[in-house]
Amino acid sequence: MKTTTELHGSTEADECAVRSVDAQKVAAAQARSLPFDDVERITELFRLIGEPTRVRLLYALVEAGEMCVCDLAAVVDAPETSVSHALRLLRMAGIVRTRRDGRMIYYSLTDAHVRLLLDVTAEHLHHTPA
Amino acid sequence: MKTTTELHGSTEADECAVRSVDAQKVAAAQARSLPFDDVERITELFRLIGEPTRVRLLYALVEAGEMCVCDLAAVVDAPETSVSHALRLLRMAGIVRTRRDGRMIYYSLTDAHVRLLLDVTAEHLHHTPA
DNA sequence: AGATTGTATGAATATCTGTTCATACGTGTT
DNA sequence: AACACGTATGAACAGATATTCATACAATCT
Repeated sequence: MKTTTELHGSTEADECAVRSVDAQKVAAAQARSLPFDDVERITELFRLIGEPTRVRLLYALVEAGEMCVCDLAAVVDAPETSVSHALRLLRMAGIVRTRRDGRMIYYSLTDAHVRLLLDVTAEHLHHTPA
Repeated sequence: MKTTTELHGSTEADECAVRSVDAQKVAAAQARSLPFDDVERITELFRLIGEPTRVRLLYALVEAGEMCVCDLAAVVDAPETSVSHALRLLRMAGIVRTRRDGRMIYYSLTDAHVRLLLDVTAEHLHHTPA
């Protein structure tokens, strides 16, 4: 988090005022910039997907549908505790949901948007060399 | 930086052998699981987008086209040094590219996939309550 | 009831990451 | 040539984060 602390050397009037080369473009981009809350939610979503274990969990759910924690752990070859922690983050972000059946808890994708995101990304990979 | 996704297997002979509830589903998911390199590239991409300054930079480039560092810094209201560092990561990942004109360096999106990703995400936000 | 199974959760730790400061680079200007 | 300008880069620090261990919970079984 960025705590705005204006404690720099000089208190002069706008000495570090934003000098823009193309003021028009800057104004246009600022006008269309994302609302604060949207930035937070978007970064939260991408940040969660941007980790190996979690993205593999999501892919597993995309491919095989709902699964319990221990099976997911088997698929991604990670300790169940680690998988449980990862799933908790995804659940709290609304990306996956749970269904309880006896002592098993089945995880599944909340909606199809994550799948679309992953597909778009796969497309991206195909068109850009490493 | 963790460049290689370590698998969590022990060197010992499967002492914590994976017990699966639905072996069929596990096998199916494993068979369709992403290649190792794909996981790395996908997580790298999402991880880079999953940060406030960078996602705002990308949105600015989507909305206003190519811009120099100082203008981008003005748009996202961040120090130019910080923006330069952020752009360097995006550039090294192939998400943005640079064009030099005199002492100015103009950044722009490499392809349209990032824009598509962001659009899909915006759609996702509209359909899921906070 | 106690034991076992599947999963969740809290804390500790080591690693990672973004920001900042200082400095260096390349380009144009005087 | 020196200088100014826009930007890049390296190092250091503070905050965040994934993993691990230990423990706790909830549901089934004996």
